[in-house]
Amino acid sequence: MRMAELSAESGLPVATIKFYLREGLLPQGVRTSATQATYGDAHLRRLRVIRALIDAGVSVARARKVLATLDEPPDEVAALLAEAHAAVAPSGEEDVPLAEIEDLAEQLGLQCWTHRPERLAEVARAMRTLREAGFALPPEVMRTYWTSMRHIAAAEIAEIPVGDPDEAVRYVVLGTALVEPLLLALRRVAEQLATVERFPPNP
Amino acid sequence: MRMAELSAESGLPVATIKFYLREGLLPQGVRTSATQATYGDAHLRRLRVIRALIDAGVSVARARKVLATLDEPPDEVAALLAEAHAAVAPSGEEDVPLAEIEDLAEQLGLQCWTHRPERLAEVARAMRTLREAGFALPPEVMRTYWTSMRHIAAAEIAEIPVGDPDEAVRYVVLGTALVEPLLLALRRVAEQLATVERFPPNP
DNA sequence: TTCATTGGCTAGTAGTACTATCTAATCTAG
DNA sequence: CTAGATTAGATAGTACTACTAGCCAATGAA
Repeated sequence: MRMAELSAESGLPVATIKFYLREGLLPQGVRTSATQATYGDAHLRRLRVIRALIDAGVSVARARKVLATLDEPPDEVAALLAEAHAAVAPSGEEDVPLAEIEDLAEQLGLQCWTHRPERLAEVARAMRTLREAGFALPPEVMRTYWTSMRHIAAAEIAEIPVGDPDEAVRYVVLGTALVEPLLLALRRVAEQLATVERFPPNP
Repeated sequence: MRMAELSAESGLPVATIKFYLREGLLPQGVRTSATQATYGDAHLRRLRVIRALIDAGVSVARARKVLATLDEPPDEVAALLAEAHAAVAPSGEEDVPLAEIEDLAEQLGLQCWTHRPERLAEVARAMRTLREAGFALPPEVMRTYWTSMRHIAAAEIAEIPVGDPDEAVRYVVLGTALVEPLLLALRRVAEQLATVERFPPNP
């Protein structure tokens, strides 16, 4: 496939594809001469992944990290997940006091949180933001959040395909980045449903 | 409170506060003369909410809508929630074919989805993005997403305070916008936990 | 041979969230 | 009552992001 074709197939302007090439999101094609290269199906698939990431709100810089993880995955699943998380998660600038993290770990019933506190720190930051806005999160709701997320995580991790490592990497990395908008959208639908149940509309 | 004080108390530069004033995120202070105005605690609290929204990833334009909902809430809870959702949700440009939405509604077991299809369309878009990236979401996982989100929504809606309308508005509007990062962060912690359970690290 | 295509380069654009400066009016302290 | 500080309001500038557009020389296909 040549550039014009790749552009037509993917629906993206040539200039944009060149941009992704420059930014290292899309690997170079196979050079056939000084001013010519060909691209394969892998490039087309990659472009679709790039668009999916960017449409999902991932920045170009983070998308590059996600794709790097996809290309050179660590062999331990936990490390793979951690890399995917680090690539997608917002990296908070100010750090969270240890005491706050310890409190949180206790609240969630975690013992061995010490080996990777970044994700927990992110939870703490989100809760601080809530507090600073003057929003009191009912403890009951917080408990539901946590148990629901444990359910979700259990289901997700249980479905990691074990046969094909490539498939597993894809599942973990894309599942991390692309499922977030889906979950939030489902929450909104569920909230509207629960609302009309609790507060039936006037006739 | 004068501008300098408001700036000191909130920790925000004067220029930034003036920007929020211009953008209509922060209401004007009480004018005492042609070049002087005073601000109250309400302004300080509002600034905290603005920062929380913006830190949570809400754009200035969307924050303005959220705050407008906070200031002039509709009296029906369902309408309030819908406005809050519309303010924070990504508004997809391309629309989703009706057939796709109908399929989805059936899959989720919804009957009366017709009166407000926007949120459902958002779910459909998220799923399409997933599909286009070549990510096959296991049906079992999708089911878990949905049941978990219904649990979450039930807990959230059940805790809407009924006594004080102001508190209810605050709870719904801020809960919509500010809880999202918390949920995603909790999911990441839960995923790491589930992973070390299913794939114990090598010794 | 002739003309369209392309890689590689550089520069420009639109949008977002501030940030800085200026002016003239006012307020405050001495 | 005056000198210096403060401030509203306006305008312009900045840094960053995600493209977008143009050019040029080398190539490839007719």
